[in-house]
Amino acid sequence: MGNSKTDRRIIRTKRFIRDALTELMEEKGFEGVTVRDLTQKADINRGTFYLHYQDKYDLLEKSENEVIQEIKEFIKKANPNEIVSANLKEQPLPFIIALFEYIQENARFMQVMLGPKGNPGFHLKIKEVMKINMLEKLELMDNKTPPLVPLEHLMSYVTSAHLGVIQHWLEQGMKQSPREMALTLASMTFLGPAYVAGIKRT
Amino acid sequence: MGNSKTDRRIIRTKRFIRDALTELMEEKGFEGVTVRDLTQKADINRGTFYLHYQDKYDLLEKSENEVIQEIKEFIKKANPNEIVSANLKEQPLPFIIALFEYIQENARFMQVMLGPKGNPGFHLKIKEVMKINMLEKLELMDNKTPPLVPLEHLMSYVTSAHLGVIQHWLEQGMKQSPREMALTLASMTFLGPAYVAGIKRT
DNA sequence: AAAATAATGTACATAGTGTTGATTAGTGAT
DNA sequence: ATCACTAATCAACACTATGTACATTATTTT
Repeated sequence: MGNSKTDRRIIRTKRFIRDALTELMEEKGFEGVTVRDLTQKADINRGTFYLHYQDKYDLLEKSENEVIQEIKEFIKKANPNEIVSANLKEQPLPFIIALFEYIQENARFMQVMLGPKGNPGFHLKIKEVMKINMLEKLELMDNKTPPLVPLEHLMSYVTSAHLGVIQHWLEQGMKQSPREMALTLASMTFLGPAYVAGIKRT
Repeated sequence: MGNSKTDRRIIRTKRFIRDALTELMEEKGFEGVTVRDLTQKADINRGTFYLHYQDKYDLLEKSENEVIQEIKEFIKKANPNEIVSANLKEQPLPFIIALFEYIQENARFMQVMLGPKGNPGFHLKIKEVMKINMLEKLELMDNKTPPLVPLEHLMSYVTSAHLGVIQHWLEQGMKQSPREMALTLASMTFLGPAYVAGIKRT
């Protein structure tokens, strides 16, 4: 029996479709993409598409979730307790460097999904992953005092800030190295945006 | 001659269409909304829609730009030099309070446009407005040292952070007052997320 | 080589799009 | 209050995309 996960034809077809999705979204955005477009670009029969996905929304979601899953897993991997109690001063977190490296590898997909033609829901999914990760880390830290603002707002602030910088980095063609970016992020988060901007505390 | 800006029928029709857009986007997201839906909900003839908008994308863009324009104007108004040299310590900026108030008044539209069913391009537009405003302010400040990271990244960081918090606030039903929110934002930006989180600087 | 199944090709009913032309109804200016 | 103007309606059009179905062909697995 042709196992549905090993049959080469299936893997091939799915890869064609997903590649087509990325390309077409760059051109017209998700809304503008039709199943016809996808199958033409992927050079497969239109009916074949429906053998694997319910519709284009289904395709989008499955593609997104795959990335989310990968991010989750490699966050877990790169997150032993060492990092937590490590020096958070002005050293970039290795975990963040790894994140940038992963994004760099999947730049084309990430850029279009996070960009103006992408899906806002994808932002939320990623921020959710970041948030959970941060809360866990915060929990494990020992040298801390009570937060000065509601944690929920703080989480929104930091996750959005980080994702926003990532997005901007992608849009500008990833001119900085993952290490530089991680350092920049760490500076802003630990020293604070105003301080980093050069605004003197009075 | 019925001036196209004063004819009641036009104003009425446009209002119906835009209200329908907000409602329908809450239900199905922009992608799911058809011109048919809009005109049915607005209770007008389908042909009438095309008298005012080229297509649904045109409608979206015009609706967005109207909000952007309003934000721009009232930012300008609330931005005399007083604010700049005012104490930026732990006082909420009056300008930010006003922004939250405006958003509160247009909550339904803002929430759906910024939410997971909204348009990512709208985020960019708003962040662009914020960025220009911030750069102007920064320019006018006197007590400052050179920035420690590229200004572009700093701007992405802060604008994304602020917008992210606004989004979260909307999604949670605006439980805090505009003043509280402005204070929270000011704390995080001027003291820094890590400090505010209670992480002691070593 | 045989069995299983992925992919194709074709056709169908359904629904949305954007446009047109004739008609009705509401509006602003006088 | 009237009248010229034009917004809005209605019906019809060709066109494109959707999702489904079924018989057929091609490829893969065992």
